[in-house]
Amino acid sequence: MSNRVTIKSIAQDLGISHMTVSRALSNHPKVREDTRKAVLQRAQELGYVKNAAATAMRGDKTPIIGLLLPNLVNEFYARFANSFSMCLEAKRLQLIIHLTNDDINRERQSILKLHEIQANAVVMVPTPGILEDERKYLRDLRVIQFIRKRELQTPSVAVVIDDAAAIGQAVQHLASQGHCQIAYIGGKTSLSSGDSRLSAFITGMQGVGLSPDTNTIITEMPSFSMGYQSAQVLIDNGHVTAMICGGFEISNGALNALLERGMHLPGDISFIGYGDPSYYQWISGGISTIQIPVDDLAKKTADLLGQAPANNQQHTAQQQITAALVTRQSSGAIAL
Amino acid sequence: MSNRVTIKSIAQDLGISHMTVSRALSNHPKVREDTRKAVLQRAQELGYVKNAAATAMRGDKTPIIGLLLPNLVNEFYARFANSFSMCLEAKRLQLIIHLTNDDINRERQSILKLHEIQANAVVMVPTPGILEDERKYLRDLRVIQFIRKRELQTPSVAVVIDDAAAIGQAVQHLASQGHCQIAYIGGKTSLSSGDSRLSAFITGMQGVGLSPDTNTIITEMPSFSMGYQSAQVLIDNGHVTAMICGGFEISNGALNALLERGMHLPGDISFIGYGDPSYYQWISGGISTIQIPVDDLAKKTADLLGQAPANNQQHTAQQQITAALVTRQSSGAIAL
DNA sequence: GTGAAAGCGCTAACAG
DNA sequence: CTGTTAGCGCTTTCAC
Repeated sequence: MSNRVTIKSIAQDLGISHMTVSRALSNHPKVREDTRKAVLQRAQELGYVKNAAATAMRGDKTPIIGLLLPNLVNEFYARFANSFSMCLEAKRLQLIIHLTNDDINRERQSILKLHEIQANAVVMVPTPGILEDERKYLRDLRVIQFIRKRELQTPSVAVVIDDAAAIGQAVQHLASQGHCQIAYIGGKTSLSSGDSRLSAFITGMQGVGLSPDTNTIITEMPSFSMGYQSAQVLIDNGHVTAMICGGFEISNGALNALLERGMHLPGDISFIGYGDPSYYQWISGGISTIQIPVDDLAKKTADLLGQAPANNQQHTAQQQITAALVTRQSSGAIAL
Repeated sequence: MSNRVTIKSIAQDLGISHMTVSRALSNHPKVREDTRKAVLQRAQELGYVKNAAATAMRGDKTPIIGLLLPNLVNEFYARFANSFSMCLEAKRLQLIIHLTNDDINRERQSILKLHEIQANAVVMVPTPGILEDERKYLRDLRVIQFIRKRELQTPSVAVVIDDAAAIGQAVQHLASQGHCQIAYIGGKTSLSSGDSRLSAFITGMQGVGLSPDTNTIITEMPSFSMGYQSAQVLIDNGHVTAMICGGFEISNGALNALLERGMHLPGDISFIGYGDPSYYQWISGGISTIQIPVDDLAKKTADLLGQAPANNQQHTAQQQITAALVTRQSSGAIAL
């Protein structure tokens, strides 16, 4: 269309070969200084920008990193994207975000798209489910999983949260205040994260001499509305005095249900959430929660991008980020 | 590197010309049915994905839309990105997000990057400031501004918020409860948004017979910390009974300052924020605020992408989104 | 219906 | 130090 400035047009303009221009622009040593200067100046004047497509076509890596998230509405994901984007910028990489809504078909579509533009790598929260033809789509695409981890046929790295200790502490903390009816809402156990968090909860309960009650443990596809509904069910069934959430969306959903009913925390029920959105400190005098250091997570993830995927690494190598329990008002003792 | 599947490799595999493969894959009419079927199946089997770089190099538009936001930490921007991403997906476009942190140099860098990859268009919250060589960087790039509007030398469309009425109502609402010391914190007036919101505030004050007090009006580069500090200054100076914020970040910052001091809203001071993060309803019995329909904003913005940039349009055409005042507890009457 | 050639912008490899 | 050639994957144009 409009006459883009290319190395050829600059070359013609200067009456030299386009190769010389190319070399000058890419700091090749074998260019006479004045030639280089002339080229650089003319390029500057004309507003030359290198065509990434041409570079990509030669097989070079694209400066694009794909990020697949369930959504950006949850503050945890938004903060991750924010931090991650900053890390990438330092590495001169560009971030493409696709929202999966935890739907595997959308995940598939997104990966296909990223493939088309030859994304350098994809960082993803894997959606629940299995893709038959996944291997085909993931080929030639570096994959970093985070939060959750799915078995892939492609070698991949995972950055996961080590929250077992924090969840155990949450149970202990509640038990020490006299709670013995502690409910748990978490992701379905077919998710790696759902599985490990539930285990941590159960282990924690047993550790303080409480027997986990299957009636007050709910694990389903994690989402805001799942948390919302589960919390209502638990309350309606009565006799639950405390509640621990094992998921970002779940936590917000459950909290919403409680607040919407005008419940007082911890007056009516003790609550420990998951993730630490900025506003948890301002609600109900402070919401206790399991806090994930999102900036660390982003940084560690970004650092993995720098490394070449070692062939001798585990089929699925893991990085851990440690979560911590933050206690505020919402997890106090219940009124009798 | 690894053997990507291309039309040529498929062609060779099938013993036909790559042109036939190309035609078959792009639904060209002049291909024998069985040929097409064979090609389609083989492509399917091998996991062929079209190379976007090759397409782009031929001058076709890239399916990439750039989005330049100050950050993703503010829930408003995160929600916009979320909605916008969903709209784009429906149009089979991909979203690249760059965070500017309201720094014009980062904006410049981002646009350059988007240029390199031949982004189809860029949607941006323009940062404060002016770029001398902006024209050069924006050439060949469709621009949609939103929230704020900068005069560009390139024709561009803007989607802005019509919040004058809502701000006027906010003043009225406070005045009707007996407030006469109403402070205002907003963006600097060199920003189009800062300018228009301040005007609306002043007009509103005059409308209810109050004279705006320059000591209780603060306009600066908008940010969380600016809102945070400004609120503290206003409180320390005393005699302010109500506060209106004119910006997303400012609102959160100011609110944080108030809550951190343990102030009661509206007991100690009446407060009306800007934007409506999900949690405003849960804090202090509900934070009154000026609400912007973010989904509408995203949708309207995405719709603009479909339209070819009409040449006969205004140099900077405008779309308006109307804001509304939402009153909750925080804007009640002050205790005397 | 199908194929061969050319060219988008760039750089590696080989001439000078 | 500089220039020429070739080819990345694709589609448009022109043959057959």
